[in-house]
Amino acid sequence: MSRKRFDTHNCSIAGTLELVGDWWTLLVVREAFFGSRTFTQFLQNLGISRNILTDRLEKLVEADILEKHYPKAQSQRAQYILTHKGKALLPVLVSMMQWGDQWVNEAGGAPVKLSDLQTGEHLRTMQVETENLKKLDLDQLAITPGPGASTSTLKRFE
Amino acid sequence: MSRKRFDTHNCSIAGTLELVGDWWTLLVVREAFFGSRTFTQFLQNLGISRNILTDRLEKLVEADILEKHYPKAQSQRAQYILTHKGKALLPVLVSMMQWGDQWVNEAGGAPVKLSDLQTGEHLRTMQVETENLKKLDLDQLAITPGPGASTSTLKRFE
DNA sequence: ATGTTTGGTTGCATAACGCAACCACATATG
DNA sequence: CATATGTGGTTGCGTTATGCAACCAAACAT
Repeated sequence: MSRKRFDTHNCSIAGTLELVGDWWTLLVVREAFFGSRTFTQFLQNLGISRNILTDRLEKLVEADILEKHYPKAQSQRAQYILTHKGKALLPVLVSMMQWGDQWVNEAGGAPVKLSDLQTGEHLRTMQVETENLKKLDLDQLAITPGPGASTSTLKRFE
Repeated sequence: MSRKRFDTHNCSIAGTLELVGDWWTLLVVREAFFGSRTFTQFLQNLGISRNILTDRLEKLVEADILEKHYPKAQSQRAQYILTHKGKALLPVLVSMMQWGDQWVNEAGGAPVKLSDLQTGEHLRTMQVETENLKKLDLDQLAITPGPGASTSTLKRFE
């Protein structure tokens, strides 16, 4: 049996995972954020198998998260560059990094630190909040159907 | 060959993915956020296979993201409840949901809407920013080794 | 007492992954 | 020019993960 698809779930989390939820995929995106561009750079920085990397790069290009560029016209040496859609994954990766810093790597401290390139200020911890900056925990959240809700989603959350 | 482990990467994103990066795992956590507690609730709301759900619930309990409770002492009918560590995944799921709303479900609109239970205010879009609320894009970010950096991480980012 | 729900386990078929070997093309070196 | 090295893959093979259906014991409902 083939792997089950997530894009039928009427849920944006499932839709996101359908694109980047594969094993290795988000780490390839992380590498792109860290500056990798060529096949060999991804290969060495990740320790991934070549065929898997080929597959993931292809799928990320197809998903419009990476773009395949050929810097020299006559050469087939490609570079993989983040698209606008790909760069928009930054909050996902940073919130994962902050969760990992706090709950996985608590002992040794954060392996990587992010800060403002200009001022050196460190990052604010990402949190769920209203536009008035009121922080919301899970039990303060109302979960209701949105404009794109299916009938089953409606039935569940109304 | 067995699946390659991510927890050797000296990266908190990889460490996070080692715990929740499996196929289905983050959707199980989403269901816990949406209120599912029993095996059958997860089963019906996700459309997941029973053996896979058994495996994921076990691993999430082992990772201290879910806790297995037995409401009635003499019964073995369990409930799976989010721990503090599990609830801390909220920013990860919300940033994924917002990315999916914007880039995957753009046409139909968001399937699910989150808001402040008390005031009804809707959520702020999650973004990477300094403590002064200055929004940072990828090219404004300095990526440097943290206190837990390995020698290879040091070499890469110094 | 009987049937139904719950929370699983087991077996089997298919898909995904990891590793090594191979290959064509491009570039560097002598 | 000849040879070596680097790049960006593809292919084959063995192992692991996933999906589905069937089965099952304990708990609960009638």
